[in-house]
Amino acid sequence: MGDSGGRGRPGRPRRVPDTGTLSPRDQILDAAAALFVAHGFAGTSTRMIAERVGIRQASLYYHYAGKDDILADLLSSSVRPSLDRIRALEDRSAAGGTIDGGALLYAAVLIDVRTLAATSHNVGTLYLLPEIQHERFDAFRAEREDLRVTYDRLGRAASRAAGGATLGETDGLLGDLLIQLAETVIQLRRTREPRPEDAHAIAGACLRICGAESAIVERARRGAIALLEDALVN
Amino acid sequence: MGDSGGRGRPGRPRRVPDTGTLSPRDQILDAAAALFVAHGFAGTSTRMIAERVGIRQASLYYHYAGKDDILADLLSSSVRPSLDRIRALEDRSAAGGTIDGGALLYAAVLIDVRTLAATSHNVGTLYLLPEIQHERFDAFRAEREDLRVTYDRLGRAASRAAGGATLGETDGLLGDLLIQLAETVIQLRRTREPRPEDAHAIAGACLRICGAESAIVERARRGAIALLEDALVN
DNA sequence: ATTATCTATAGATCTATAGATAATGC
DNA sequence: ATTATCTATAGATCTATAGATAATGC
Repeated sequence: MGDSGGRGRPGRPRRVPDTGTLSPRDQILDAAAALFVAHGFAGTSTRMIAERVGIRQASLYYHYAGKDDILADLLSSSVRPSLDRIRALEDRSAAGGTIDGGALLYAAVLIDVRTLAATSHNVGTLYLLPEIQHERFDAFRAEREDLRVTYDRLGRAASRAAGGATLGETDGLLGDLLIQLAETVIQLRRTREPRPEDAHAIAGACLRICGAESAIVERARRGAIALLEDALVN
Repeated sequence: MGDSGGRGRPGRPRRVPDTGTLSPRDQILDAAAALFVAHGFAGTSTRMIAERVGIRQASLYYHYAGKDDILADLLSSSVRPSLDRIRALEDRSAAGGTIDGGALLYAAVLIDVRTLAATSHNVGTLYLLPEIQHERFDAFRAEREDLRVTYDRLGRAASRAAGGATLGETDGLLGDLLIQLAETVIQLRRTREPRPEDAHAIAGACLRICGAESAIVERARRGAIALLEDALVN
């Protein structure tokens, strides 16, 4: 997916020639991401997006039927990658015999935090836009709910591994707390560049709210690193 | 502040008579809060606000110079109350001899979570609007930064009380994590009504990421309840 | 006279569509 | 001929101001 319309295809040339290497669609996505993050969805006009891309406002409609299709496209490529990688990790470790539940959660958080830390324009902030509450985007919200449920499951397993229920376990609250902690990195990016140790600090915090003490957190950390290296190889 | 223009004052009557008890300004704030939360700032028009209040769009400008003054007003009455109560608690317990650092943090989180849980229309979501990043609202962001610094200080104290540094303590990250955890209640309110035990679960999670183990969390819980009851009396 | 509303509207957007045009590819 | 852009614009907003008006208070 992505760069399918190559450079140099037919079509009337732009007034300001296209230098970059991205497909027009990807140029639009990138411009829109930066603007939606800075000004919100409703606060970003199609003209602003077009100007940033270097085309005329009306030309957007050749690529997208409307502004919300652009947002939908951005959202659909945001949660999915983390979720897939975490699920793959879960499956693999289930297949390869029992694994430390703490290590699995720790690894999942590392994946999620690093993904969020690496997105261009801090695209994770889009999760916070009020517009995504509306029906038009419930496909996205369903994916996010998937992630929450996954976190809840991993958190319970880690909690068991750490030895005992620690939260009142009022329904899915643990999932909410874990996803919320992982997303601290989104807020962090608003004030400074995240560092590698931030991901570990956050993952450690996640283990702790599952009731793990220092020694268990440290074991989970080592286990997670091994898991992730293993994932790279296979 | 608030209801200063009473009912029954002069002025041309509204087309649809004003039944409620709130001042016009408070009616506007309430309507705007609900709409900003649902549709965002840019996604809410002055006409929508006026319609909800039951006045004409232009009549808003008798009370507010512009749309962003309404948002500024809403924001200024949102962080301040929590922050003041937490600071007061801190001062009082500093004056009244040494107190369990964990209990203080636990109490602060309870205050913050309960305040957020009680706001009408889940006004805490306004913190998430992209517009507040802009200069116009840096008074608000400064208050929020105050809260973060306060959490960081309380968190470090709790961490010391719990016996030892647990996070890498990469600068102010602990403050970010704690404020983020407290604000889980904002997300929670999007799906269900918060329950009293949610505040305790969140406060407990905050203690845990400061390195507290179950016994210390439990002690902090009891201490916090005593502190808050004490605050009611004095 | 004072106040809080109203009506009316100017001027600036903004989204989306229609239709023209400047390239390449065959 | 096909494609990706362009120009032009309709129609629907939206914010904010000007000035009128319907109450109460003195």
